[in-house]
Amino acid sequence: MATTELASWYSAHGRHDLPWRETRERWFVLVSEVMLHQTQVPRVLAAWPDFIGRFPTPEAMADAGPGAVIEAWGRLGYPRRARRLWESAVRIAALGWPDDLTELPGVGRYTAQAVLSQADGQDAPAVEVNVRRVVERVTGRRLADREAEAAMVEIGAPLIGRDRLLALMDVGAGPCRPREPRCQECPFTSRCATRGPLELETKSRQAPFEGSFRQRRGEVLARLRAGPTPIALLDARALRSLVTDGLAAIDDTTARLP
DNA sequence: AAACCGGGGGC
DNA sequence: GCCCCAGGTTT
Repeated sequence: MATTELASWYSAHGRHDLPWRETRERWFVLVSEVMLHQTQVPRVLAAWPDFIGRFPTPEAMADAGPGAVIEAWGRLGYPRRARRLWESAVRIAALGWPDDLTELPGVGRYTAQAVLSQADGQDAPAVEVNVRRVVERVTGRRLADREAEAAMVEIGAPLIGRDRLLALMDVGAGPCRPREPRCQECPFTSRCATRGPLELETKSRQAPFEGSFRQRRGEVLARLRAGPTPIALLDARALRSLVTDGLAAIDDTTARLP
C-alpha cells in the first residue's frame, strides 16, 4: 500500500500559511484551537494575530480580566469560549498547566490531544470533524470516538503526531470536503471504501436563528460590548442567561461586561 | 443521544 | 434557504 501518498500530498497541498501552525507554544496552540471551535479558518485568520498579540501569555490574559477578553473576542461567536479561555488562563497562571489538559474549562478530548500533538510533539490522535469525515469515508462506516482515533493512526501512517493531524485535517478541508468531494485529487482515492459521502453522514442540524433566544442573547451582548447599559433597555431573560455564563455583570440598574 | 451556543460564509 | 464550521457542556 502506498502509504506515503499522504505525506507527499501534505507537503505539496497542505496549509502552510496559517500563523498558529508556525508555533509550538502550548498557549498559542490552545488559543487557536479554542478560536477554531465551530469557526471557519478564514475568520480565525482575520482575528488571531491581534488577539494573540494582546494576550501573548496566560498571565497577560489572566491580568486583563474576563471583560477585556470578551470584548477582544468581538463577534467571533460562541462567546462562552472567551470566558472559559480566560478561566483557563487564570488557572495556568496560578498553578501551571495541569497534567490532564481536559481539566481546563472548555478543553475536551479533542483540544487536549491537539495541543499535545502540535505543541509537545506527542503522538496523540486528535479527531475533529475533518479527520472524522476522512477516516469514516476511507473505512466506509461510522466510527465511535476511539475507533476513529485508531483509524486515524492507521490511515495516517507513516505520519504521526502533528503532521498526521494537520495532513488529515487538510485532506478533509480540501479534496474530502463534505459536499462534492474531489476524489481524483485525494491521496486516499485508491484505497477509499466509499469515494464519496457516507449515507446520513451529517447528523447535526441547528434550529432557525431568526427570532431565536440565541439571537436575543447576541443582541444583548453586542450592546454590552459597546459599554454599560441600563438593564431596563435589555431583554431580561437573555441578560440573565449571560450573567449565568459569566459574560455579563449587573450592579444596581446597569449591566456591563464582567 | 440530543440540544444548546450565535455568527458568518458558501452555494 | 440550507448546510457547515479544526467542539464542549449540559440535559
